[in-house]
Amino acid sequence: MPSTAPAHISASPSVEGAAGSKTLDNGIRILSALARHPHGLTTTQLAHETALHRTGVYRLLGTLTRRGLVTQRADTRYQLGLTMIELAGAVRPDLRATAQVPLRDLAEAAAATAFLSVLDGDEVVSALVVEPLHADAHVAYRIGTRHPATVGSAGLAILSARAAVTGERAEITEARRRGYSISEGELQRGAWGLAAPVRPRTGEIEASVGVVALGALDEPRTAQLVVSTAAAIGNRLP
Amino acid sequence: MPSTAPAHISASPSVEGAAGSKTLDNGIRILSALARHPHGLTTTQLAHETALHRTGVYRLLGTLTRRGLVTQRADTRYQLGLTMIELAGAVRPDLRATAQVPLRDLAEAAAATAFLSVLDGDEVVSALVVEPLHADAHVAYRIGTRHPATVGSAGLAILSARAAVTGERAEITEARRRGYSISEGELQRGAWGLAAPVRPRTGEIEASVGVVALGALDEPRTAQLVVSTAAAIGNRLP
DNA sequence: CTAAACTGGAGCGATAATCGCACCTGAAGT
DNA sequence: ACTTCAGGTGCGATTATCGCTCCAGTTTAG
Repeated sequence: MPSTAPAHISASPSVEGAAGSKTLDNGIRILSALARHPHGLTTTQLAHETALHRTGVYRLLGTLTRRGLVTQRADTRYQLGLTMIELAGAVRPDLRATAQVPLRDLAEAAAATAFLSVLDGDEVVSALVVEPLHADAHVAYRIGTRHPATVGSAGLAILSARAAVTGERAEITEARRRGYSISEGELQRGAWGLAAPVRPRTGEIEASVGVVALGALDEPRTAQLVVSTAAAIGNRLP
Repeated sequence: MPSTAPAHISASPSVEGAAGSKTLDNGIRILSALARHPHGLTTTQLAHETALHRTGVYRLLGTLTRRGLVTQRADTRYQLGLTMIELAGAVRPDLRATAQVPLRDLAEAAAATAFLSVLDGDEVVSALVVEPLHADAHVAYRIGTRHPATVGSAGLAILSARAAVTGERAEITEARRRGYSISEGELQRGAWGLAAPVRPRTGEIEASVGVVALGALDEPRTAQLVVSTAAAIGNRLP
């Protein structure tokens, strides 16, 4: 393992680590910037946001637009295009298809917003969110939300099941015993969450299902619903 | 308007039109290839699929992986990553958030799969799909599905409302009178669909809502449900 | 049990693509 | 009328990319 210094480090004092392909990385930075501003951005605004030059942004936007990843509105703003949804539809279709129906049943039974979250590095991303019918007050938990795995019931449920955490919070060992995790106000003020790990028959644990509500729910009852939903999903996975 | 010939046309006999940035385009081609193969692909397979060289694919994958758009499984296969869902979550969040609840109500009332589709060029993409609870047989209509606007009720509803079609099918003018479109077996054998255009208070019509079922539903009743759902969504849009 | 095939990965030079600048046009806003 | 800000193009210098080669582990095949 000759830990040779990378030969391709350019003279640019990049803030982040060096990425393999600069042009592709610039394109992705544009996409990220647009994701942070759903209302849309102009080329000049994007240039500021990404620290690229306006003309470079313009040309990259051309490619992105031709591929449908970006669309130009009637005015002079660009925003993410529908092809993004198309591509995202191919992310773990098996897991999402399997969880769809059980998740909606869970949302109804618990009368709360139900979610499926997946571990991605040291963060979790909500891959599926289902709100119950006739929800009085709904928790704003958008699909695609990303946050640290150590914050919120969704991430804690996965971490505790993996038991691969070095500095274990009391909550984590406790959760491993119970089979579910609870969080209160960690992600959102006043939000109460309860989640359980999804255990596929083969392979590692990487997902969890749970519910969020604006106040604490009946813990034993909710836990039973969430845990059985997680088991139902896990048993249908490879 | 000096229609000068583009100076940057490379000597490559590209099948499709020239794209602005070659490297970025190659990266997007990798994403598209991965979307077509949700099970994942190896670098060599990707090289074949995208007509790029293996080492180039390898380096682009490095960038994509670092950004989370691609993840590498335990084995040697790559697949689309969760950041894709994160980005897709920022695509027209207003429209999707507005339609979420009415759409689920529609699915329940009609006892059929309900969808929200958006026009993208001359194609439509399903942006939201909701299946009813206790569905006996569900229509496999995945989110992110893309198909020609002239095929299926979703696209026809938008086209007829726009009335910008040159070669108008009888179905289209008919639909404009009725306020909704019907299709039978156009997208899927045995699938019956009914959709109505979503008219925002300002701006162009670009979306439609509807239902799909495996057999024909009660047309008057379903049409009333779909049309009123479309109106409810449109009225809540800017 | 060996050989072939394939994967991740690094080095390197030629080439081609990108970058940054200057410049132009048109639409708004003042 | 003047300024501002948008999209858009041309061009040359630079540099990032490409394609090749080579290497070391792992599977897979024979």
